[in-house]
Amino acid sequence: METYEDGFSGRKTAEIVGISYRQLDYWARTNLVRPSLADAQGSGTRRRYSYRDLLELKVIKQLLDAGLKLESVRDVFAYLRESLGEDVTTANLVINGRNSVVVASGDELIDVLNAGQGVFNVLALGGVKQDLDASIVEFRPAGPELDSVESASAI
Amino acid sequence: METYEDGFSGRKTAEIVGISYRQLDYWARTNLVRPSLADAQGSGTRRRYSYRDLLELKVIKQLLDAGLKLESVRDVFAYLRESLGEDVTTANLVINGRNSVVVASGDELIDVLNAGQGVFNVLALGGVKQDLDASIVEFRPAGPELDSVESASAI
DNA sequence: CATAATGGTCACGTCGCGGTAGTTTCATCG
DNA sequence: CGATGAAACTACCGCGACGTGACCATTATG
Repeated sequence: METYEDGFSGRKTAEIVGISYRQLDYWARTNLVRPSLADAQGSGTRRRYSYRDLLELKVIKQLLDAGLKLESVRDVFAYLRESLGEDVTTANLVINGRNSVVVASGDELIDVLNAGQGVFNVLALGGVKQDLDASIVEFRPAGPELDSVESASAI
Repeated sequence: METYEDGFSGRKTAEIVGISYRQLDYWARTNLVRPSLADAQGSGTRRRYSYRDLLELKVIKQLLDAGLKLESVRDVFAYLRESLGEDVTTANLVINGRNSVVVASGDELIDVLNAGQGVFNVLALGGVKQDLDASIVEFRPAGPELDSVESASAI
């Protein structure tokens, strides 16, 4: 019985998140998202990505799909990593132009939008988690393990 | 007395908008924003940008500053050009991931944000116009012509 | 031990510019 | 009215970021 306690392989991760394997590899080598369970130690070794890694990767993919530059995403994640993890279901990610990153929730969002100048990028993290969980189920290899996603998503 | 009825030169435009001349040139060549008063006809000829051109350029700059890819900006402007022009002061520009572009106003914005999935890029157009007008005054060459901005901003 | 997976490396292509030299035009001056 | 210099645009080269594909090296695993 295969749960995801030991994480996800590179290929699998790319498939679930919806990016190319080369992208995942490139991001790992350029230090954007490293597999937190097991990093590569040379040719032939295997990377193992945690559920939280997948969550980050999915956020990144959403931001890229929204048209953000990878460079900006790198900046964002310098700040985001601390804030992410709590309230992933309810929080909104608000990116204000240069380097500022705010995580608001609910109506707070509207105040922020009304107050500030420039462009805001708004991402509902709840949707990201839903997408991710759905993809994990969808790309499950064989027999339906009913608790696999739940156990994996225990951050 | 120099009004801006005959538009702005390339250098001046770049200065006012706050971008490099190379960027402006590149954007003109690659068909993102062409000077609508007079396009270049060969080496030595002059481009003349209208006030509306500056407005578009300023919007582009804001989007780039927010971390958007130039490629996405191109997609946006394919749709935006029709909608831009009315209600520049009150409208909000909402960019939803791939190719969808919506111009909402006021509280409509909140509904849109609550409804949809993914990332939204929100830009208040009023702020852009204010910035632009201020920059035009700031970079005025010599004597203060009080009505120059007003006459120019008559779209 | 055999072999399928996986990471490493290199070459290649595109995008978005920056730098610089060349060319044309415009304004001005003699 | 022709020369002259500044201003503006074009052409061309190059660079870094972001991948992609192919192929090789190595390892996990049955």
